[in-house]
Amino acid sequence: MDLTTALKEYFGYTTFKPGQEEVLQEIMAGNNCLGILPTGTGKTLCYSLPGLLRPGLTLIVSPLIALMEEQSQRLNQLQKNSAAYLNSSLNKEQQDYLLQRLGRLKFLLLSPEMLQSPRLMAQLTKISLQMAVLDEAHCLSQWGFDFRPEYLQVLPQLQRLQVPQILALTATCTPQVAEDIARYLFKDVSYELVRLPVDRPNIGLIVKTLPDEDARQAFIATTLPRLKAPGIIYCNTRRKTEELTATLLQLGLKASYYHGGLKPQERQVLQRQFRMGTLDWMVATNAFGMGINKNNLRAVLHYELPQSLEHYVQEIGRCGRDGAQGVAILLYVPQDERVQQHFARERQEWVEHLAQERVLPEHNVADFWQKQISQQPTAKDKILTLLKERNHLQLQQQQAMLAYIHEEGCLRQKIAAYFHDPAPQENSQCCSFHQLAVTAYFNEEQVTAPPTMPPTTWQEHFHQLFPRKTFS
DNA sequence: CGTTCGTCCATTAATGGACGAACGGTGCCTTAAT
Repeated sequence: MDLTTALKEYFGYTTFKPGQEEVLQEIMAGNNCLGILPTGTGKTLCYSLPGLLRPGLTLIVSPLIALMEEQSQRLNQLQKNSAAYLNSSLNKEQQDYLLQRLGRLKFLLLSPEMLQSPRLMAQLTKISLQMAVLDEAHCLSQWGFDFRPEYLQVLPQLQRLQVPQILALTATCTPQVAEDIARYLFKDVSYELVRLPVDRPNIGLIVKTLPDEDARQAFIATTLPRLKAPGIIYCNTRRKTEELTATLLQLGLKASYYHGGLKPQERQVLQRQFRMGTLDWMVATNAFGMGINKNNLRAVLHYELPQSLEHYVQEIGRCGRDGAQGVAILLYVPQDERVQQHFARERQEWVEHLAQERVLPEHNVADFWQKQISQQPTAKDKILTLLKERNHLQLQQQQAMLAYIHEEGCLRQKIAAYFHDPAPQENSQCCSFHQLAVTAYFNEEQVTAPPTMPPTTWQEHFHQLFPRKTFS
């Protein structure tokens, strides 16, 4: 079966979206590949088609266990009983059962951490593997060094398994990050790069610098009730998401907050409420967004300065996946950068501790590097240099984000330049530098009366919205 | 770096302010001992 026939057979489409065919051709030719395709391009297709057409198991390394179940369901819709996931949500019996029948699967989803499991590795060496896929590959660069170091062990494990082919997929990444991914995933082997520009013409870009927090609150109070929903509002701290949600509820909006402090069950409820349209606004830290399956987002707001342009573009990319108009609004108040500076300082501190061989209690990542050094003492200087370089890189990325806010010029052009993309075409809904105003994204019907608020506190309102006692 | 929270001490008793400490994001995985 050739690719076009298979496309019709499994997906019912007759043509590929831009980028898909290029990636597929590289994969079918047996090459390693790094595919950078904007959100909504259908990255799943890039590995599911070859996975089905060729013999052997495809390993899919995925960052979040919350996404695995849905992803495996989608694969199983293409071919019954072809896919499964292995993670800590399965009990020991389920895991054992799965490990025994790996040979009958076409797709196995797992986390980078799970790939370290000796039990799993022992089973995988017994069966035929055709390919490994690193989904959301930017996570390797973003998290690998100071948050989830097992990302850096993905390649060594795949080499031990003698996986013949590796495909990495992500939506946005700068040439620098692409090099980073390649350095840790395609070390000593060749790979092909398939790369589409990150520009999304249907997303208007607006930056608003405000003098202080009061002005920011005022902007939210006057703008948000009229802005087309649904949308996400990103904040830099958990506390802020909760406070801002209270404000939105007082404005009579259907909103909730989402951050890493919530229980998995609560997160699941909120994800569903947002997807179904019960909630219009999700006020979240950067914990929210990866893998959300919602095409009709009309707005992505950044209440505060994001930590990098990479993060920013990734987050606004969730807007307007259906192709209709959407808007990205970034609010900036001087000194917003201090939270990022705090995290940067914290990172520097643990690296310095590591250099002096002092123990940092209960610090996962420092433990990881300490173990690396004790196993291979000659590598100590190299590792320390590497980590210091990372910190430096992160500071540079923060600077680039500040430059985006402060420097004059077309925002769309600035993003394109940062990602080394060709200059985007002229666009009537371009950016705030080109006089694009927030009012262009207001609902048509005038909001006449101020929203009526039932005589309750916001907490009571919240519980009405979520009858289950998930937020006590 | 800035905000918040708790403690302490002052006054003419139940507040208030001064001061220092703590906190601030992202997620896999926990195979032990009662």
